[in-house]
Amino acid sequence: MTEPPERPTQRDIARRAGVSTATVSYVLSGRRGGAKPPPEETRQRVMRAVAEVGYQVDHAGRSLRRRRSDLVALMYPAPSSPWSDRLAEQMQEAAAERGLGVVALPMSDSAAGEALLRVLRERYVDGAVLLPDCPVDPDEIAVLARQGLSLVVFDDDLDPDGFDVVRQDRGRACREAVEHLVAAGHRRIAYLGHPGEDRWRSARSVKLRSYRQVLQQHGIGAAPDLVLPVADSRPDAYAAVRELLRRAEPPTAVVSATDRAAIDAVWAARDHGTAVPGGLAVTGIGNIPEGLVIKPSLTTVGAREFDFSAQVARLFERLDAAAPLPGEVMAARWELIVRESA
Amino acid sequence: MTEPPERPTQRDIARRAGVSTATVSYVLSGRRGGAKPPPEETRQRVMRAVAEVGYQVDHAGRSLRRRRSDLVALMYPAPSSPWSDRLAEQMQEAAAERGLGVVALPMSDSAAGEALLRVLRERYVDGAVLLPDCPVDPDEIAVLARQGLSLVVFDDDLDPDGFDVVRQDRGRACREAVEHLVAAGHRRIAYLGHPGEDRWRSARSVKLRSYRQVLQQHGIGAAPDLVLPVADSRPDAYAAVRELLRRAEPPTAVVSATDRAAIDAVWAARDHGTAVPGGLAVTGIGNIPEGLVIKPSLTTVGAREFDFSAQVARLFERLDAAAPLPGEVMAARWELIVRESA
DNA sequence: CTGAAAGCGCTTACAG
DNA sequence: CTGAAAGCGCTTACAG
Repeated sequence: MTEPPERPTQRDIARRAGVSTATVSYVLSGRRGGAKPPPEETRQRVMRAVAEVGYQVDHAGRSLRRRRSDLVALMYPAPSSPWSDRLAEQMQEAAAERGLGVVALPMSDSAAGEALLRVLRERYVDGAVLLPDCPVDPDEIAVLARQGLSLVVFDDDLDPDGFDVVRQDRGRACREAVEHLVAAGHRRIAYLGHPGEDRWRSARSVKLRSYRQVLQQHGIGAAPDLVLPVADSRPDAYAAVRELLRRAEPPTAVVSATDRAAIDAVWAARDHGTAVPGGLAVTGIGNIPEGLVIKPSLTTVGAREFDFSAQVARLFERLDAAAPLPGEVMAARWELIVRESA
Repeated sequence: MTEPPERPTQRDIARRAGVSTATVSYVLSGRRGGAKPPPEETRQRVMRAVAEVGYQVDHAGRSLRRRRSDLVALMYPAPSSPWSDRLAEQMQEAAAERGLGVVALPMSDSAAGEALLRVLRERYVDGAVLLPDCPVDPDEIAVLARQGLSLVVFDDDLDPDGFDVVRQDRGRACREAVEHLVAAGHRRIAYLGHPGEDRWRSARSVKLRSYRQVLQQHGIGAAPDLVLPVADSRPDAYAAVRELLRRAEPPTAVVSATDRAAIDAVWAARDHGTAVPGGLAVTGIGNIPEGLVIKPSLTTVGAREFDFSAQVARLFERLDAAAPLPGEVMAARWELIVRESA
């Protein structure tokens, strides 16, 4: 027989230590308004009881009373990337200094993604950073902020409104990349995109739109058979580029919505005997560290600094603020980073 | 002036709709014991009030009363991988069907990792899956399970004890990989490991120990300068292998603790003009999908099926169980997967 | 210095 | 069919 699981409460500790629950709470939290903390002898008795029964504070009780969860979230579009990993790490370091926890919310496009919004709506967390391309309704963001959730949102369209907005200017940077290819004389330019990208709301499909826009400006018809939804799968990207190169009229350049797929494009070209950039120019989007490793190194678009400390600091500033802070615009501009592959 | 953020409560809704908070709760939860739900007219009034003020249930209140958080966690060692992403996705799908949420807890090795344990200890979540190599004290796992947390733990050493254990038998599989290289005649075998791996508790350092053990069994002295802590960084792995190949006596084979670093070893060899596997045999550990894409395809060690549905199903079975379930052992064996690179 | 008591927002057995 | 009331575990202003 497994005995029914029992979590001891502060009442159990109080009984055991012969004190009130108030004293238990004071000892455990180390808080006591302005007053002096309980004397050492009492403290010892309480701590002994805590150790004996293995007491752990109950989050639900504490957070109901304190009106805060001491937890922050990082929401990002799945799959994870070196950038989301890096941000998670920096958030954890800053949070740990304050005794807070961090949870990651990888959003997939399915109904399951919608379920994750509950974590913000129902106040499992006190604040969150939203990386670009999370499928979240902008109106909802403002509502969440108005209800007191601390929010730092990466978005190029949204205006701050009780939450902070980090501008990356991704559209300009992506267009620069395509311009770079056109300026080099390329006319048959393929695009490796996210599956379903052309059905996404405007801000999320910025990469595909940038591609189309620049081609159109230069009077280059965007051949539909050069747009392939393979950027989220390395095997698919590799296979797609091999297929492109076997065509009668292969493209001379590729823009990929992800650096990962761009790297596979480089390998596909190499394995096909096509020189990069001579036979096929390749540009990625995202600037992941791996792009520096390959030969030729990857031309891409993204932030230069692998660092989110300003944004993380701002989140905690917002969390610490006594009164709600007005929304602020921060810059973390994407740039065209020309290396060897294009 | 930003007005102080206010979240409406069920009392506000009740007042507005002219009903009791009990009725509000019944309408919102759709529950009513065995009894009939409130009539349509009442329901409408409540729902209108909910919409008007943008009411969202408060997690702390609900979970304190219900004694459950309706949230489960996935804990895994940072950085994320295709496997952790896949598991997160499968957990989210299964959780969404039940109206539960999923949070990811990427554990880094720092103090920040320790802070994440609070999420389990203080009952932010009802259950969790722990992927291998999370730096969590085994004793603590049993304590958490005894307090009613539903736990499915990937571990080759731990015995089930109120939680389920998934056995991968990673040691055997890793030794097979090294044996495979020795059998092919290799004697100078380098190892790309995790930084700090030789200071980890036994179960976590299984890869390094497997490498050393097999070499020793065959009387091959493991040269310390062939063990490099670069497996978690693609740029570092690439640079390290280039350096290895420039040595007077370069290794003829490489075992990497991660497939990612193994793939970079392959590129480093190619870029150095060394044939793989002819000049340098390369074996990874982990079996990520990318290993199928490269040329030559990657010989590695890992689970064959990119699927966690059995483990996810077990977690939810445990969550749904009326009485605590005894611990069970599940198998998800790692295997040596011989492809082209070794 | 310590404890009794109120109350955070919710759910639910129970009385009416 | 509906509502008053208790109580989940905690914290904290307040009285003693």
